[in-house]
Amino acid sequence: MEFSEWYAEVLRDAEVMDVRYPVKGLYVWLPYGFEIRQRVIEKLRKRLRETGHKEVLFPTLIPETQLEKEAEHIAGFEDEVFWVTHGGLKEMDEKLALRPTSETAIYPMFALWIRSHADLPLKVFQIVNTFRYETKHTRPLIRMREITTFKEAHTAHATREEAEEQVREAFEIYSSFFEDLGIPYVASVRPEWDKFPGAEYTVAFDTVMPDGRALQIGTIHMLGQNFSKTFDVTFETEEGDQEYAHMTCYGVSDRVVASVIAIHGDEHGLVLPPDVAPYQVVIVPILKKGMREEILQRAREVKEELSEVARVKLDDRDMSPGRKFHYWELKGVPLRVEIGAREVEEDTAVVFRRDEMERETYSASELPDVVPELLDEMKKNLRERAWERFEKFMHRAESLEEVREFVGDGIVETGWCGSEECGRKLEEEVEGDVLGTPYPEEKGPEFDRCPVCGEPAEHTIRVAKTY
RNA sequence: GGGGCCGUGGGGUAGCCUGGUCUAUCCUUCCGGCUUUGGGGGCCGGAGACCCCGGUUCAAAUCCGGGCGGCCCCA
Repeated sequence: MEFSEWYAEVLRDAEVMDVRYPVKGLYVWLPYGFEIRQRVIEKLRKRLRETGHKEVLFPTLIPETQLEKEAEHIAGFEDEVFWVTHGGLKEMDEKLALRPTSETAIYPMFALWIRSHADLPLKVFQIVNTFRYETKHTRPLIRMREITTFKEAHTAHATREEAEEQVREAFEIYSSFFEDLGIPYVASVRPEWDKFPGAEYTVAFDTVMPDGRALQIGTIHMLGQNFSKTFDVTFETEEGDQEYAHMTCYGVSDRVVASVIAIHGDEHGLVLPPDVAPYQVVIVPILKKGMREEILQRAREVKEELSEVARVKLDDRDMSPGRKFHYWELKGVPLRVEIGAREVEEDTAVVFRRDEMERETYSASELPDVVPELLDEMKKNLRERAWERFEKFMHRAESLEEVREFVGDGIVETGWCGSEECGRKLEEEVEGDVLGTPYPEEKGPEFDRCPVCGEPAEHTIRVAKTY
């Protein structure tokens, strides 16, 4: 089945999102999807807090003059800004933008907050919705006009070195976050022509969707002193001089959830990593005339016991077992415990693993030990499986022909002389996008030549069809 | 940016070309009841739709225009 068709069906049938909201590019989070989202958010929130980031919440609206202060920045976004122009029936004196991103909302406040070197470093984050007037193919969680879960961090530092160090910390935070969710990725320094508007450079994380197209799932921007100069973010040094702060910002969006769904899912539906699954275990009683109460009672006991070690749901709806099996498989619940007459009599339970679609019988008493082990194993298995598939999506190419051959099937690495001209020509020739050069560092010259101009390669460059 | 296709109950559809018994088909879903329960069970009963605005016409799901929404292809 086509990936996009599969994706749409899974979002609907597993009740992640309702796409029927009558505005292009806006969608509704359903309770089940919302819980997954919450758990993903918490994973990142925890990491950010542990590394000294304080959570804040800025307004959604940004005054026009403020948004347009940084010329390069606004040039990168002006085509896609939603404007609020009226208060009731009256046109407003100054238009207000629905934030496409929050730099211009936050940094003027940084300017007020930061007085001296003692106020630095300043590290904040917020989890908010942002708006972009996308003109083409919107897709739930992948390209939306309202990004609902933008987890953005902003930092200010006294020195360039500290800001560089912050970029590395952000890289570590996101790497471990994606690792934790079993999402494979590569990190690349985006080419000059595709960096964040107003940044000195951008590091981006990309994964690959099952259809072979790359998806950007996180970005880190070294802002240098660009924004601090625009918004007058200055501090007094120990020596008593006024200096501009060195800043960074980084963010991940709803696309993380899209990746979890797309990368782990299979032909039966969602396959959720245990950490983010609303239910980790579902108990399906298999009732039999004459033993109904006994079996149900047993199921309740097992639920009690397992609730100590996992999030458990007992499905006692009046439905055939087969139907329930399909229902919970579609929803990606990691483990299913089946309890019927045989299990009651033998004091056992059948445990079904969603990732491998396999059953095994355990004695009832060992369940509380087995379940956490299986959940853990499943988490590892999902990660390994995903990385294996990802490796198959990584290609190496020496010539333009070879790049072209692989470009729809994941990420292609080739040589690059380093010129923008060749980079752009490469994109044109192979009908792909340049993702950039490897980050944190290149392993050395991996390719002899730039396939465009034939000059010696200075870098490894990555190309892919992208979302 | 350019081009094409499409919009009928919650989901998927027939009907549209050739306007009229359309009181709108079938599957699924949902609700109630009985019976079932080891991989999407059966029977009975019930609920639920022509995207919006305008036009043509005696008459519009059907024809025309616009809007909104969705999908696909190319740059």
